[in-house]
Order: sequence, then structure tokens, then C-alpha cells
Amino acid sequence: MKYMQQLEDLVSTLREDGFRITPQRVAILDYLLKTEDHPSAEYIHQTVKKQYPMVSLSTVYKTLDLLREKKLVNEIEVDGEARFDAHTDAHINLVCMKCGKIDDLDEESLNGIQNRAAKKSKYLILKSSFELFGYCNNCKSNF
Amino acid sequence: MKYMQQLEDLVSTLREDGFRITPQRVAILDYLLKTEDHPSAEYIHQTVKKQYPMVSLSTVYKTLDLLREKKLVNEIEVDGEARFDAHTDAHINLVCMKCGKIDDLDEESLNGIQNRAAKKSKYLILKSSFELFGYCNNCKSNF
DNA sequence: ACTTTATTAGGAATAACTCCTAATTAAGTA
DNA sequence: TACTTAATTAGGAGTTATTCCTAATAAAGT
Repeated sequence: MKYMQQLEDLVSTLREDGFRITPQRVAILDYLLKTEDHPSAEYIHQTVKKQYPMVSLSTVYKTLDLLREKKLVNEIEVDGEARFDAHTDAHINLVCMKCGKIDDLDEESLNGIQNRAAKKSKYLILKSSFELFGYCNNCKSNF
Repeated sequence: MKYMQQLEDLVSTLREDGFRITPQRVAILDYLLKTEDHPSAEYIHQTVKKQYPMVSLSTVYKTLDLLREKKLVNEIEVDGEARFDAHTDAHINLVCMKCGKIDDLDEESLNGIQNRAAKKSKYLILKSSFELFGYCNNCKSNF
């Protein structure tokens, strides 16, 4: 399996940086690598608890902070809630305002736009976020 | 002044849709049209209170809801807080992670990207949000 | 001026997230 | 393998932006 390799790599990265490898951290990373969802912290907590009942919500938040800082996961804010995802290169997030799902869409031109914007504005860009909100193919039918 | 005309137009739009024109609503719209900032609800409240001391924070929120629904203002979420702006066509928001300011940058290609994404994904797109986070020209020097 | 009904003020409630601290445990060392 | 120590965790309390609730107010049509 591909994600097993990814998991090992990410764990090594953390270990090399002096972070401890705890079952909680591995479980969260493991879930994020496997899923296509863009789960919230709460949802990650509920899911990971099935395997590791003792994991606390505050540990989920702390772990997500760590993974975000190390750029191992991406965070977007939707409807007052953070949603996470292991897809870390620039892409478009399609957010369904009805069912709440988020789809990723690769778009090559984003990097160009980002570079041009950095040059024009003289900002030092550290992170980008491109979101389109609407109704997904399923949900738009029900109107 | 240009914004006076804009204000009259927006007020007419609201009135024609059957909404009442209250001093609170006018004050909030007026401020949003005049400013280059991307103020939070709290900041709008503080500012508008200087002119109309009796305006309440909950009215600010309700008015912003209304203006957002009517697409007269745009909302972006930054750092767990909503920020508002009367610039309603698709553009890039440059967010300084140090001083918190937000600059707008027009970018013609966004509409194309948006249309392509809609076609590919089969989403019905209702709103878009393009943000670049980093340090502005002033703040990046201090590192 | 009168009436109706949308709107407001103010505060209580909510929810996502952060902060705090004692207990635990990863991982280096002997 | 036992020991050490400092990072990490669990759990709950605290914070903060936002929403919700309701009696009082006022916009605007008659």
C-alpha cells in the first residue's frame, strides 16, 4: 500500500526533528493519509477514538497544530470550523454548502497566480487557500 | 464623491426589496463603502458606535448577514474571525499574518479558473474565496 | 396621528478552540 | 532491563466569535 510508505516517511520526519512518536500521533496521521474526506478536529477525534478510545480532543488539536506547522497537513476554514487534509500542494477546494463535503481539484495555474501576486504585492507568501463554495453534483439536483 | 452614489444605490436596492432603511444599516453600509480595511464585526461595531452610540453588536451581525445575502458585501474568514469588505467581484485577498491587514488584488484569470473548475467538478458555484497568507511588505522586513 | 410589523438592544447561550496542570510515557542511558 | 527526564497526554476549565431570544422601538404605509 502506498500510504503505508507515506506514513513511515512522515513518522521518520517527525522523529528526526526530535518529536516523540506516540500512538495518538500515528493514529491521527494514519487516518488523515487514508481518508479522502476533509474532516474537522471533532470528526478526527470521533474516528480515531474507535481504535484508541483514550485519545483526547485536546491531543487531536495539539497534533493537528504540529502537523500543520510541519506542513504535513493543510487546514482550511469552512463555516467557522477548521477542516484538515493531507493534500499539501496548491489546489482548489470545492466546498458543498449543503452536504458539507469538500473535493480537491488540482489546478496548475495556481502557482503562477501566486507568484505573480507575490511580486505585485511585495508580500512574502507562506500559505494559500483557494475555495469555491456551492452545491455539489448530488446536492444541486435537489433544488 | 463616488461612494455617496454607491450608498444611495445600495440603499435603494434594499428599499425596493422591502427592507427598512434604518440609521444603523446606513451607518454600517456607509462605513464599509468608505473604508479600505477589511474590518471584523467587532471593529465595525466600535467604529460605527462613534457616530451612533446606540448601535448594538447584534445589529451589526444581523446587518452583515443581510448585506452578505444580498451580495452587497463579501466575507472572508481569517484566523477564526469573519472580515468584511464591499469589494464583491472575484479577487485575491492578501492576508498579513503579522499585522492582520488585508489587501485586495484584482486577478483577471480567476473567473476562468472558476468556470473551468465548475465544469470539471459539476459543482454549481455560488461564491469564491482566494486567499494568500504571509507577511506584507512592511512586516516582512522585521525578520 | 395611527397601525402594523420589521428591526433593534442587550444579554444569555452556543460551539470551536485554547489553555492549564497533574499524570503518563517515549526514548535515551547505564 | 531498570532508571531517568522531559515531552506529551487527558480532562476539564476558560476564552471568544457568533447566534439566539425577547420585550421595546421605530420605519413606513394609510
